[in-house]
Amino acid sequence: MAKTAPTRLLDVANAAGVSLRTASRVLNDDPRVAPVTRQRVREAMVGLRFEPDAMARSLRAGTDTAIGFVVESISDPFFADVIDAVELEMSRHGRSVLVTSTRRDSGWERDVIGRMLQRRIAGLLLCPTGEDHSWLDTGRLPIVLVDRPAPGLPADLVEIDDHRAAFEAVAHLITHGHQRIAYVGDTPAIPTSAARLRGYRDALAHYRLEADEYLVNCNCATSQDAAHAVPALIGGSRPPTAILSATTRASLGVVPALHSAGRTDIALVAFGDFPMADALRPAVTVVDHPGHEVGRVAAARLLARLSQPGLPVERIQVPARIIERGSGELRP
Amino acid sequence: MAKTAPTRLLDVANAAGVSLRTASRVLNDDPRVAPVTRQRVREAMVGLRFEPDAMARSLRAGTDTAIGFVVESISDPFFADVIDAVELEMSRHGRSVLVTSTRRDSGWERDVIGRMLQRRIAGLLLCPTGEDHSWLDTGRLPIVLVDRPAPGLPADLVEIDDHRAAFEAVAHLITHGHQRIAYVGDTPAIPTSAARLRGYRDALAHYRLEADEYLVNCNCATSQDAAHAVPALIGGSRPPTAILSATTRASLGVVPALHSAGRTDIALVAFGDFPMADALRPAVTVVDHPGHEVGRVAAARLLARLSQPGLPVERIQVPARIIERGSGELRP
DNA sequence: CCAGGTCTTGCCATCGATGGCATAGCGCGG
DNA sequence: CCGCGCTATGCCATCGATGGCAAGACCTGG
Repeated sequence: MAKTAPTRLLDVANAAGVSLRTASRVLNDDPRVAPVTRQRVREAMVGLRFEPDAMARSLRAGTDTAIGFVVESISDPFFADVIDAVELEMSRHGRSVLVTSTRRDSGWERDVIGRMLQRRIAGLLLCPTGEDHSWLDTGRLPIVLVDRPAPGLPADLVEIDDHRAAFEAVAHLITHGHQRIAYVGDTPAIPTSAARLRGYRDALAHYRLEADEYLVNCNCATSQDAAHAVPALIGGSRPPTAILSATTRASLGVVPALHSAGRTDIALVAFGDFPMADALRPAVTVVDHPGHEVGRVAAARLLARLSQPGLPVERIQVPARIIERGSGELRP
Repeated sequence: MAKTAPTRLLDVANAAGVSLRTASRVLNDDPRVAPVTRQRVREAMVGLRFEPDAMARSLRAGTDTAIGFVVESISDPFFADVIDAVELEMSRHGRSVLVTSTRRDSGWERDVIGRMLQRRIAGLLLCPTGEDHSWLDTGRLPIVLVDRPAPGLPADLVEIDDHRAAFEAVAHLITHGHQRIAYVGDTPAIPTSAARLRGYRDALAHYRLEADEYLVNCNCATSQDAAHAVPALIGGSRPPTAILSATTRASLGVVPALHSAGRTDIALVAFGDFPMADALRPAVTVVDHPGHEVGRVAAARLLARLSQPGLPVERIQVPARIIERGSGELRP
């Protein structure tokens, strides 16, 4: 409960009988300090429980050591994973992370990013929400984009290789004998969704299968949409024998819909793992979103850029892998 | 790409033809500035795109405006929810949030908290990992504990009312006709688990039901443990007709175990909601962990303490509610 | 024994913004 | 017409740490 004022470097200097400057040199491991002096100062630091004031250092340095991370939603399981990995990687390098979410509101996004800029953060990890981000292109702040590109903002991008993941998911179904494979996903206006849809089409083309547009539903922004899409698909004249559910939200609609229609014989591969995927019958084969890996790579990239500001802008794709659990291995 | 140095308040003052001090007054809405002067300064600020340097202000003020939030794991769905709510509440009040996780390592916890203290954060939200936290009791830093108490650290605590939630879950099963109700959970060494176990026992006592210790398994730290516990419970001579699964991890073992044993006739109430709870047959009745509400209340409490440092230490319990989906409403 | 160099240490200014006090300018009553 | 009081503004010090430069101590070789 004792409200003692925090110890300053000046107090340490006085206690050790040296000047402020010398104490500062000890703190920064400057070699130009006599070993005995260094020892005395070190002891004073320990004795007084000195902790350097990060604000003062940052002010002097002109930049904070912390980095900012802006996502759409913190409670989204994928981003929670990404944040976890980013925080681990940054903590290992002694950097703190300011986390904030945009709530899909580009005005709000500008506000929170503005607040981070005022703090002179060292760098920014950004999963962009708004449309045009060219206002961020100051050349002053190192930025690494996460999971999606930002229009008007040339910066590193770390993303899942959605095209390849979708391609492989479809190939997986095809090698298990399926020829009529449906696609349920979100609008191609979202680059991520567009890449998945291309992967789906490219796989069909690659295996010379008919691409029936009737089997493609890419208007499912919500779980409800996806749930409604299923009866329409399987009730058709030439129904699919397998489904690729291209977003986690879609899966949350597709899975219950298949169960309540009693059509668990239809093969399913779903984008995005979820806790109970194992508990369902059949257990759901998923394309795992490697959130942890995306976060680790993005953090590493930002750290690299911080130490070498001249790095060329890169687009880094993290592979996703299929977790086979049963539903994706069903035969028609 | 233009690497222009950020505008300082001094630049604004020069552009407006006033002194630095006057510009500062305008920035802080000090009434002692003539309206015309204020107008001129404001225009200069907008014209030069001035953004105040938060570091410098914090240095002067002696404390950062940001707050810290230390959790065990960011990717835990419950904490992800809590963080989301905290960040929203703090953003609304113009404060940033430094998030970090302890990874259940009390040495690491000290490191990351130490880093936050060096930043002179305004306050701390803490879900403690280590044993003794009395070293944090400086009286200098406002602290609100989240979800669990910290030994040796008198501070506000915001938690779920686990006792009541467990009591109500058991009462829910009892009113649906069950008399033999099993408990599957983690060790009572964890205060949260202990409260749930007490709630379970108190409910049985309240309804004058036999408390059969054979039906209580509180050694399930992992999903595997819980999965193994189920066959032992339901294979006994007087098996339960209902199960209370007291942690999310336990549920991830209990649910598949019931399904693969073909005993979905056994009623189940599970602590902690999960995405597919709806998709299972029967859909799983859960006691929702109100992570969002916990976060909102904790953030509000910290904000209150920041504006009124003298507030007495309180223990705030957030109620959890039962989401009925089917499995908890089965009759014996 | 001294000049020249190295090693160690200290003083002062600085980062950007704000608090305390001083002061210039103005209006108004005596 | 003078002085008091109020408003509007400016100068300087300050927060805590670090960079540049200078100066003192000490050592070595000539």
